[in-house]
Amino acid sequence: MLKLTKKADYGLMALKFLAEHPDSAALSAKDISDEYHIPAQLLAKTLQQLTKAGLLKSHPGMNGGYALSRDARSISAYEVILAIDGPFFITSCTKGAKACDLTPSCTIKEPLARVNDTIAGVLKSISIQDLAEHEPARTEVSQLVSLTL
Amino acid sequence: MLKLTKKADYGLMALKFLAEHPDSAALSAKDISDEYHIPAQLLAKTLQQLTKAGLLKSHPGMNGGYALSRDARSISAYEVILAIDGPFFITSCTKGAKACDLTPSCTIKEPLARVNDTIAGVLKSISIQDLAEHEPARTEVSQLVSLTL
DNA sequence: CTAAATACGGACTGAAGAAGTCGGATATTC
DNA sequence: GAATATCCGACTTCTTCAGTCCGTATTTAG
Repeated sequence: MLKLTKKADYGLMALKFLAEHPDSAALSAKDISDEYHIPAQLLAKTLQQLTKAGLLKSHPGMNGGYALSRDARSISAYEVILAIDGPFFITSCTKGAKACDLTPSCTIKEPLARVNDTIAGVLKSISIQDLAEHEPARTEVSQLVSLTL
Repeated sequence: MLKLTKKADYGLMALKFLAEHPDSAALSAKDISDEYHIPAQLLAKTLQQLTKAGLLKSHPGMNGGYALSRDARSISAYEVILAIDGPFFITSCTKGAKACDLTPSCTIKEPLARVNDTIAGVLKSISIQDLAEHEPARTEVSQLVSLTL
C-alpha cells in the first residue's frame, strides 16, 4: 500500500551509484549488484528498462556496462520510477480515461488526483544528483509544493 | 505501485458520504454499499476497522449503522488510510527500526523518507469535510508543504 | 578466430498481499 | 421472539511482485 517496488528502489540506487562514479566509463550490472547485495539478474532487467527509457546508455562486451545518458542533475526520481513501475496513480480507479466503472459517484477521486500531482511534483524535484550528495544532506533544497483542493 | 488499497478508497468514500448526511442518526453499511455499488461485506469490514480506530461510532440493531465520531473537519484522510492500510512507507525497507538487512549502504532511504513525510503531511492536511464539499472544489485550501532534502 | 564477458529478453516459479466470500456470534429494536 | 445490524475469524481466489533460469546477441581481449 503506497509503496515503491523493489525494482524502483534498485533503479534509484543504481543511478545514484553511477552518479557517484562519473569517472568510470561504464559499470556492469554485476558491479552494482555486488555493491548493494541485490540479485544480479533482477537488477540487470531493471537497468535494461532504464536503458530503454533513455536514462542509461549501455555497452555490451568486456569492460562494458552502463553509464548515465544525461547529467545526474537532469534526471529526476520521477523519471526513474515512471520508467520502471509505469505511471502511478494513488487511486485505484484513475486509469487514464476509463473512470470508476459504474461509479461516477466516486467524488473522492478528484481531490486525490491533486494529491497524486503533489507527489509527482515532489518526485520530479528530486534529481539523482541530490541522492548522490551524501548523508548529511545539507543540500537544503527547500522545495515548495502547493496543493489546492 | 504507490497506490491505495480499495478498502482505503472505500473508507474515504464512506466517511465522505456520512459527512454529507449529518442529519441522519446512523447509516448502515448496506446503505453506503448500495450508494457506491461496493461489495457490502467488504465495506462492512472496513467500517469496523474505522470504528476500532475511533473514527466512527457504531450502533447495532434495527435502524442502526454508523456515524462519524467527530466533526468531519477534524478527521484527516491520513487517519483514515492509517486505520485501514496501516502505516505506510514509500520505501520497501523502512520497517520501523529494522533497516535494510545487510545493506546499510542504502543511502536512498534517507531522502525518500522525506518524500514519505511530505506525502503524510499532505494527507494530514485534507479533512473529510474537504472531500464532502463537492466537485467544483472552490475550497482553495492552498496548502503549502515544504520539503528539504 | 576463439573465448570470455557483457547486455538483451522471454518464460517460468514461488511468495505475498489484496479483494472478496462464507458462516456464525452478538447486540438492539420493534 | 423476529428482524436488522454490527462484529469477526477463516477461507478462497486473483493479481502482482520478486526472483530464477536459460538462451541469444554483441563487443573486447588474447
